[in-house]
Amino acid sequence: MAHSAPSCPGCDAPDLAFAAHDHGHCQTDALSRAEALVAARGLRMTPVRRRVLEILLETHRAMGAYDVLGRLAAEGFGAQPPVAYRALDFLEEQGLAHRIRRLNAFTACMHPGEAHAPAFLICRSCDAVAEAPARSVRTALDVAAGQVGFTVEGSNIEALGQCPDCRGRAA
Amino acid sequence: MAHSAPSCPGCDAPDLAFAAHDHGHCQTDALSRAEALVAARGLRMTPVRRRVLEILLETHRAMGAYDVLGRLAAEGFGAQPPVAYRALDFLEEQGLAHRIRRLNAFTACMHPGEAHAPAFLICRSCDAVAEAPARSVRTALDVAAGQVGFTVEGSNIEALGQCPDCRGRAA
DNA sequence: AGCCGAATGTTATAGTGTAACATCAAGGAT
DNA sequence: ATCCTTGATGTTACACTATAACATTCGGCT
Repeated sequence: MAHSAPSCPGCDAPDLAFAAHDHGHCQTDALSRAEALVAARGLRMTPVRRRVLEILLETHRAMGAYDVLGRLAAEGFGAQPPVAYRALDFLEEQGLAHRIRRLNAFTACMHPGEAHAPAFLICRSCDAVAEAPARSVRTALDVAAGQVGFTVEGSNIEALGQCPDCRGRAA
Repeated sequence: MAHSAPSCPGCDAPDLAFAAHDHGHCQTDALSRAEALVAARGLRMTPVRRRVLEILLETHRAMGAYDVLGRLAAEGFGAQPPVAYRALDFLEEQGLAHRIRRLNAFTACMHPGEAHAPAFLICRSCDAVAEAPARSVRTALDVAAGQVGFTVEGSNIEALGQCPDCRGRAA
């Protein structure tokens, strides 16, 4: 299934927002940055990997591994779970995709290459997932952890709530 | 299987730490507070629910639903997944347990009743999970979300890293 | 006693994720 | 050019996590 409306929270603002925007730009920009980044690391952006990233870039929603797999299978790639998981794991390791644990799903990174520990804003009404700049959040987490002697190596910061569009429309 | 060592990061400090402490106090304190809280809300702390909370309180590790279920089954409670999931869901709704999404597991809340949006510190070496005070983290998240017009209703904040004990022992 | 709503228990199945091994393609060494 | 190593892809098979739907039981109430 192709995506109907991109349903795509921002790429425009300093760091996006839940707002209409040029989604084609999101895609081509993220994809080209991803290509460059992978090449610079001496790794390979293979067809499956590229296609998975493209699929994730189609929408600002998060996609389950099995949704991605369905798309791959329909296009002649392997049809077994490891095919999707391996590509997704690769993209995540390279910082080109993020895993949204609350949804058991994945989303394309909107800022590949930039060092960032993002927070994800998940709208409970429209399911859009926005990647918010969260340096301050990560810093606060590092501090809180440091106070009990804990060293943070990685973090998952996710918020469930309502995006501006949905709050406007509903109540 | 009973727990061998409690392996129990703090309850002592302002808000715990990865450190030796009187774990019996953790348990009895949290349990009695939980009982009071449930009663005050006109709900019922049934045998299964109480037992699940006790099991979670045995250790500062997070337990999978099926681990909990195994314990319940061995003690004569129901042996099917919903038995564990329902009790765990109840405890989570009441703020008596937390779900650690990164681990697909659950842990007892160390501060029942207190309004809190905790952050969880997961040690990759010893698997201990500490509930850190994270008001500042949550505040930063609210602010970051607010800047893009998003209203946060709930959050999952988890950090993977190394606890002081393990960092000391290993490297 | 009889009723009602909540909690427990069951069967069955859906959804998510990996281990292990076979095959295949790309690049370097001889 | 061929071998050979390495990494990527594909497969089967399975493990783990979670929920839907329905039957039964329990507690409190009239």
